[in-house]
Amino acid sequence: MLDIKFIRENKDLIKEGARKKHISFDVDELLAVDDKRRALLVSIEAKRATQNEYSEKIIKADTESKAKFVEEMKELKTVLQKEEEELKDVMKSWQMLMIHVPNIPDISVPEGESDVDNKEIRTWGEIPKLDFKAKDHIELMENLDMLDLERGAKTAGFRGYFLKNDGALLSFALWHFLLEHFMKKGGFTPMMVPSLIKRDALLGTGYLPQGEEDLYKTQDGDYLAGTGEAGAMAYHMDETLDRTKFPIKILAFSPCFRREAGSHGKDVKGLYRVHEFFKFEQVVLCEANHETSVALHEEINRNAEEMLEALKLPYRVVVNCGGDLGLGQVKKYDIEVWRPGHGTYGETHSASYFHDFQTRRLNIRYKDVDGKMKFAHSLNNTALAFPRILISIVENYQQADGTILVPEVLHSYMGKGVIKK
RNA sequence: GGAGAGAUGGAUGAGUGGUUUAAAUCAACGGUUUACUAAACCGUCGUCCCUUAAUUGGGACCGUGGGUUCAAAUCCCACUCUCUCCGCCA
Repeated sequence: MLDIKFIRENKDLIKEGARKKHISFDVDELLAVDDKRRALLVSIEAKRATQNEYSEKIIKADTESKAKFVEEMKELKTVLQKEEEELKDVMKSWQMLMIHVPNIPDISVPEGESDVDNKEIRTWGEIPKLDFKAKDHIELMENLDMLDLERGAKTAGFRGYFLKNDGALLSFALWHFLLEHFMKKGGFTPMMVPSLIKRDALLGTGYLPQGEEDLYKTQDGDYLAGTGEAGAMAYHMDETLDRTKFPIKILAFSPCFRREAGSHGKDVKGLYRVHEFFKFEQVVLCEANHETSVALHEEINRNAEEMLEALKLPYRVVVNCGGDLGLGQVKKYDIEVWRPGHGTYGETHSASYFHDFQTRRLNIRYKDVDGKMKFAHSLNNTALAFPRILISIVENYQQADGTILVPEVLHSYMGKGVIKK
């Protein structure tokens, strides 16, 4: 959500932002509703002032004028009530429009319609040249009894999976490694956050109302979050934060659930796109300052790159184009890791910053040096997502004989250097 | 699942229909005094919205949402959350 005053004064910026994001939004309609809202507000508040004035008069008046005043106030009340009803309706459409106002993308965001227009900004590592035909992760993992998709489908349905033996151990090894890496780095509060959460948390982070289709919902009206970001951000909902504690960095672990509505027929095989997975997510809150947001955005993206470099996985970073940005995102980097079995890069990380778009919705504020209340800035990035990251590991570390080498940094956690039958 | 109690500003806590524009105390901040510190004294001390040249004027907010009334923190209804006890339970 953006500040209505800002929207009023920067109508053209909003229009231009929506165009760049390929989101259709009618600013003029919002401003017309806002004019109505303000006019009603002024009128209602003037009537309430009169009411307050008469309230005092009535106490002091004699019986005769008292009856007269009460009569006058009865009349005023009918008009007031009518206007209040009207305002209620206006507020409904006002709020509906307000949560659909897209945040303005950064100048450095490239033009484009979808992910094919994203721009590569750097690559790291060498794409391995194998002297044998690369297998994909499904074949590799099933051969080594690390993965069971058939029983996954039997038990959990479409996109279901079991990780077993070294598949499970490799995941746990990665969790350990990641935790140790981030704790050594310092500054992050490790958290296990709820995935079964209330609507407010998802509305506040910007996943609702647009993402309704992609979310699982319970019979109690709660939702299953698609990312730990929602729970981690909602942690500070309706709070006034201590500015001296900034930046607040959270390393959130949670199960994640996605219906993948609209992705039917896409990545239908294997572990790339599943309904249920686990993710470590970096979530950051900082002071309301563009430069600070930008610096932290680079930092949390770098954190993810460090993990991949430690695992010696070739990757590239792309800056997402306007059409591939969410409603609230100002700028986004995706990290994509090489997958020899597919011969392509596959997205594993997504780092974005929002300015105060999320914190305004979640009401997360702090008192500035000069005593003014401000909405904090927020950012987030994947730390590591499972089982998706396993794809790149097993495919990059595969050997001609079908065995898989264990990345060196994981040896101590796995208790072995090679996965074989 | 059952029974009961409760929710007021940063904290404690008064307030059961109209001089409450939410008392008081503590904390915090500024000042006076002091060689310094403390004490004492004086002052400031919420958030949001509309409006204004303005720190101008007005309005809203006592868990949330409705209702009654000329007038609601106060009365009525629903809900949420917290606490205590019982039951069930990884």
